[in-house]
Amino acid sequence: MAEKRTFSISELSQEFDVTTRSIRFYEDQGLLKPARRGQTRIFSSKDRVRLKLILRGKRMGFSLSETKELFDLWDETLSGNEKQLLKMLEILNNRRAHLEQQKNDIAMAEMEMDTAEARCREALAELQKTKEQSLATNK
Amino acid sequence: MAEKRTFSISELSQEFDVTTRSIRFYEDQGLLKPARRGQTRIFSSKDRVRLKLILRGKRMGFSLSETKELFDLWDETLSGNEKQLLKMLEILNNRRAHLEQQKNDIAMAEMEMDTAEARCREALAELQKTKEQSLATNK
DNA sequence: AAACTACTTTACGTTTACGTAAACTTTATC
DNA sequence: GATAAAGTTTACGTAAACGTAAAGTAGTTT
Repeated sequence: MAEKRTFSISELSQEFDVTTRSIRFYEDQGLLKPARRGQTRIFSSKDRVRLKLILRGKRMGFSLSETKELFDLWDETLSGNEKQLLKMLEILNNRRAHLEQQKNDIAMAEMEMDTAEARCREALAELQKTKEQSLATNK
Repeated sequence: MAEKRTFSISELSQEFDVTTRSIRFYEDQGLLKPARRGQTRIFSSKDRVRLKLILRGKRMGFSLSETKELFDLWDETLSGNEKQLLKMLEILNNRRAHLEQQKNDIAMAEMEMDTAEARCREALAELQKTKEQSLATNK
């Protein structure tokens, strides 16, 4: 059931719009562990998923080492002793708190953008009015 | 109507939990423009708001220069000629797209965390069962 | 076989966002 | 008026996340 497709470095590079340099760097930092055929890297679907997670993490403000921590922890968790599992649940809760904060930030930002946009439109409307007036006057 | 309170650097530092070093750095980069009494910085409510925006921006993955761009643009917009206003509206739209992306990312992350948590709890339940069994057997 | 293409390693360079230390001034307190 | 507390400038240091150049390899096309 686990997809068996593999990917070259440039395929992934294009699909996700990151440089090959970055991908190699992620491997260097232990976030990806592609197989090898000789020298060349062979990426599995799992690697692909992880890359996707890395990039999303970045967009969400997580550092590479934070993401790595999560990966490592998840791998350990799979070999599940109780302590690991509990620690994982704790980390998950921390992340949820982080997400709540972000949602809050987004909501605030949206409100501010609404009022900013409203002010812009008001100002534009004002400009229109004065334009029409000066046209009427200069007739 | 505009609040007239002022703030010292350490007040802001404590309120928002940033170092004074960071605040001075933000000024250096042109994001804050506190008044001076002699040498010492005097921050207005406007500065305070901007600091808040800077920090929120950071949490949302904006760089300082991106935030500065927005500040500068907003200042120009206030002196409103039509071009500036339109450009501002455009930038606001870009930001909205960015926010949509982030909301998407958050939603995905939440789903994945849900399934991750579920798996943890299942694993824990399994461990409990085997514990009880071994207790019953060793009776 | 020559050339092209995709991939590799090694390694130094760069930008952002501060940390940290040193040496100085100003203001408040005893 | 000494001394501590808070503020200042100047300047070098640092970690993260790559960019970029150099030089080599492996397979493929012409």
